[in-house]
Amino acid sequence: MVLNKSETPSVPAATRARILKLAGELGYQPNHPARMFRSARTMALACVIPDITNPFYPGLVRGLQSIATPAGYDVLIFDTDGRPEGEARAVNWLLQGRADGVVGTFFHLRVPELTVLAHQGIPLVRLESQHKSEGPLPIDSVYIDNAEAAAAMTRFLIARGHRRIAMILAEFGPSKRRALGYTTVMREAGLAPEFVTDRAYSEESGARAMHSLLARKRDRATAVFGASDVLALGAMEAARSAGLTIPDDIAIVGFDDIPAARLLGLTTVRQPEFDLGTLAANTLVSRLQPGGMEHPGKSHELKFEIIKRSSV
Amino acid sequence: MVLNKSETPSVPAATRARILKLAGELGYQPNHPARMFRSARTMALACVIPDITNPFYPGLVRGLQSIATPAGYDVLIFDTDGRPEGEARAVNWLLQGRADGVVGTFFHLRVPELTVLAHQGIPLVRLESQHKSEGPLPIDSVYIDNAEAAAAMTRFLIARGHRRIAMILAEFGPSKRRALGYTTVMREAGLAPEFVTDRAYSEESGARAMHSLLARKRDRATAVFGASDVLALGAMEAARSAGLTIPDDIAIVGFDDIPAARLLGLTTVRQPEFDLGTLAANTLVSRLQPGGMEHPGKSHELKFEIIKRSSV
DNA sequence: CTGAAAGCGCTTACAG
DNA sequence: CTGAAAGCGCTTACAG
Repeated sequence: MVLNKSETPSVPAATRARILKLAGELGYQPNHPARMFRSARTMALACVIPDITNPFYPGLVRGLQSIATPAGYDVLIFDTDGRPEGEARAVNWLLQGRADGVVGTFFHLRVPELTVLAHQGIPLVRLESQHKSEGPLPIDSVYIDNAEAAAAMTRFLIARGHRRIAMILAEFGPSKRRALGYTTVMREAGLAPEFVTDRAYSEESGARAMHSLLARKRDRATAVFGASDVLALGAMEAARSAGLTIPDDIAIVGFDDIPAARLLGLTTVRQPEFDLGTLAANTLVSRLQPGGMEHPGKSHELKFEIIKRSSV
Repeated sequence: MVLNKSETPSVPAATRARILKLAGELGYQPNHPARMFRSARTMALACVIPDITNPFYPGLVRGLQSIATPAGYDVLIFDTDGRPEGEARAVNWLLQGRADGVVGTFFHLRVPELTVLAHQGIPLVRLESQHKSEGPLPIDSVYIDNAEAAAAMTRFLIARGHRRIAMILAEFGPSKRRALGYTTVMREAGLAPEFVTDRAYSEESGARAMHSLLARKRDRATAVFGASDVLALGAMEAARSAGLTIPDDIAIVGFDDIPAARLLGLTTVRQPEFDLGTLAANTLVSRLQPGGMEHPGKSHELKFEIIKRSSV
């Protein structure tokens, strides 16, 4: 009791001091696994993401840590590679009691597959691309309005005089909502949306998509919207190696505002990844307080920002 | 026994099948914390690094995971911010039994402070910048020869005709060995080394150091060697915003080969961070096998590579 | 070949 | 105010 609590009303100060002194002399360290076991708390939060080498995620992890560490929680990283098997493995792993709560990006699993976590008493905060319906289960979400952000970016390109604007997408994840915002604005402006979809959120996918856009000699796009910065940077490289100058021959924009975007002058949508991390961690920490699992799931929105740089 | 082992000589196949069938029907999941507690194994490896948002580290983490996950180990991330207090907190945390083994970058703590881990039976693999003496304790290291790599890069700049070459350093960590290689080659060539040291491995530090280099109007350096890519990229930005063209007005090189280096055409030293991660994880996994703590500490060298791009 | 028992190091409810 | 006891869910050595 003395070792675990900063105040112990039933233990007199003298006894308390004697215990602390002895513990110090003996170099006593409480055994963490035993505490975890006995208290049925791992004191770990899991961060389930597609790939830590995608520069969007390290900032999110720092945001998580900044709240988790002072609250006594460790942070575990689980990479899914954005694949259904990886996501299923993550859920299984969580069901073994590896973490007390999860922050996760799930491209494939839907609420039905994720409710098992709630049933096991493991709160989940999803990183989402839109507002999610708020159910009775302890499944929360944090998001920026991806459709509205993509719409704002598309409006910006149109305002700059672009008419032939193409979009590069990946198969899964937030591409869908981002494409929706783009399509809506293009239609409203009487313009024809044009998509190239490749497999992943990787530079190779972005470069490959750009190549196929550049192959169309007639009515070639004057601006290209990458559904993520990594896609946009791949597209930039492909455009440059095809001898094009950015933004004179072709404008390129992205989504995320990863650190490299600033260095390369990429116009993009800023997602506040650190703040998404702190918000997600705070949500989990309060869920893990007594009674915290009872209130219904909430969907928290954060604001995006259009960052204008030299690529347009 | 049946659930934990793929072969159970003393249990007949029929009994084995009956057990597995029932476990499946009941949806039995072994309680991970209880196993950890009873077996005194956390089945977690800690990765103690300055900062996960430094793009060098996510690749290392993936290397770790690629070995740790199939071997049944989780990976915990602990950020020290490269500060002495952060490193001390990491050691304390490890002494509570949070992980079975550690891969770590320690800028400040030396062997005396780290032996406590070995005494508690926690093997450590250090990410180092040079060969380390091999003692009896289970403390291993992995490294590329930082001094030789910096020497090779300096020779390359001299071969390209540069004579006034300055180096940008950070206060702690691998800057020292990198500076040593640079200094040795400069002296051998009869050239005067010139250093600017700033606080951290950050773009701000790199930009600040570049500003102070550019302030010297007489005999200004024609080439700048950043002790890390992040420093070099900060220097590139500062040079560009001062109106200089790279490489015509000033050449810039770095160290690490982070993903952004390729995108920005930065000539740099490639460190095989994924391979450093797999090597470190394999070393830990074999240390954690029965008897693995007995053999003496080893220092493993991996090869660097000079990557020539447009910044020179 | 299979069942019953002990014990890992804590936390917490209880007895005195 | 403080000591002794129970029990968390496993693993492992032992009995039968």
